[in-house]
Amino acid sequence: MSCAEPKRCHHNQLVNCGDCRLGPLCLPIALNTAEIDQLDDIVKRGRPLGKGEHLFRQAEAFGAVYAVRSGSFKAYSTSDDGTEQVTGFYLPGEILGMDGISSLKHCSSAVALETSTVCEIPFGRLEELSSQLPSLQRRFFQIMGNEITKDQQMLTLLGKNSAEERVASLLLSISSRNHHRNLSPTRFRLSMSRAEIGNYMGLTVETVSRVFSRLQKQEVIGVDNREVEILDMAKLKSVANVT
Amino acid sequence: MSCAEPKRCHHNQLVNCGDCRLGPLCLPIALNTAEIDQLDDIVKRGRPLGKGEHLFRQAEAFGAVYAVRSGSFKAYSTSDDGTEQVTGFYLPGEILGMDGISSLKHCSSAVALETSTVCEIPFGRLEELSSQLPSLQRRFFQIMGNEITKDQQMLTLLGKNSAEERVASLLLSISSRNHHRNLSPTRFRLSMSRAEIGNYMGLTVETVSRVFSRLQKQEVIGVDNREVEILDMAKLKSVANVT
DNA sequence: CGAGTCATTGATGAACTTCAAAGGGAGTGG
DNA sequence: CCACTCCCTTTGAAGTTCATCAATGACTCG
Repeated sequence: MSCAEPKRCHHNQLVNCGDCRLGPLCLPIALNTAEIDQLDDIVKRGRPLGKGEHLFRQAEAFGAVYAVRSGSFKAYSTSDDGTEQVTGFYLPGEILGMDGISSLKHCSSAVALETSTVCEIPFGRLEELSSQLPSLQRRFFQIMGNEITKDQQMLTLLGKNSAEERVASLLLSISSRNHHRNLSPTRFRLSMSRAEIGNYMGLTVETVSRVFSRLQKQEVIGVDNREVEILDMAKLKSVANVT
Repeated sequence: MSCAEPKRCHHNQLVNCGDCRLGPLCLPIALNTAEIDQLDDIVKRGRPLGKGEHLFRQAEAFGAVYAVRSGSFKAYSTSDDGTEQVTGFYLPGEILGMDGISSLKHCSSAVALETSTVCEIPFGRLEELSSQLPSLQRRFFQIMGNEITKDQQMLTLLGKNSAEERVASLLLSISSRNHHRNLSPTRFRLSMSRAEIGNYMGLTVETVSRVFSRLQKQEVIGVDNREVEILDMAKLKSVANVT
């Protein structure tokens, strides 16, 4: 993708928080113009990361949280025995890196699943600014609360639900997050592999693949490699066990 | 338990944050004496809750977080179809109720597993005070970060680990939390039922019971109903797959 | 003391994993 | 630009673990 039209390019480093089309999804919600400018001052916009590049690694010192501007990331933690557990996928407008807040060390790693850009928000300065701007403090509490709620929903999913329910839930989650970003909720490209989906959902690659095949045979979804189309949203929701 | 000795009774409502023996585990960490007094002013100490009484219920308006002072709580969420998922157990010194911060509605319920007391911390006033006391703001960010980290470790456990690993991990978690509170890390009474453990760990009652029996037969633990003794800590850790 | 909940144990079966093999796609280097 | 390679994906067959069903025993609390 070329960046001939800076204003519209997703990887453009120059757009500030006030102009960012992700603003309504990201940290600035509920801030007024002056407050957004203050937030903007502490945000660092980095160069794009290529697929496979790390944003941070487990055990590194924690210094900042990151807002995804374009692309997508996978967060995962590595156990002593070397096995990995995917703890989340992050799409544009979402905040990652909060795992390091408690111990000041990251307890997970984050890697780009495709060419991606982020806004880096140094945590120390975010804390300072939060003290001065109650709406920013509230917003950040809210974002952390969201992460907690999301993780607890994942616990329910992993504890109780079948393979089909898990995979269907993931597709619905991505669909809904795309919808919020004004992208198609029914057609999208998965930036993660079957193995990564399986790891995240507590399943093997083979099981994920089989679920995809079954859902396709039932004409609930259409799948072509990583391209997914949701053909029957109602049925997909019933498979996922949500209303 | 009678409260003839108010200073030492766990259910005593009069002890303030500065004198509370749980202080070093709870919110006040990292606050100085004057700051603790300010925190103390917003904390409400309630009457004891009996076993089975709810602290808050799913879908209720969120107004406060709670620090456990004595006893223990179970947090759980209920799906549309009526099934419940336990999302956590909370012991003295731990904070619960943060699930409501993002949407201002509780998305889980909390029930006392035995006679228990809590300190209620109205969230609005906590936010205000956090703006004024950077160390309190930092501490609360840290507590929320802890909750995130804990939930993500649970995700790994549910996604990858066998029944034995899950149950062993829970026992080790309780052991270590008891240890921090200067209680025996090797002998304790479980305040939750096998069904609640199973629900939390994504297992059935029967499986939990069988794991307990197997661990007892291998002389890793001793179990008499809800009384547990860890006989071989090293072996329990190896069963749980931790170092 | 009795009723009901909670815990244990056994037998059976289903869901998912593991092992195995072969068929695409994307990217690279000749 | 094509061919090669590697990784990702799909599909099949066999094996495990845990859930389900069922029955009995133990504890707790009115």
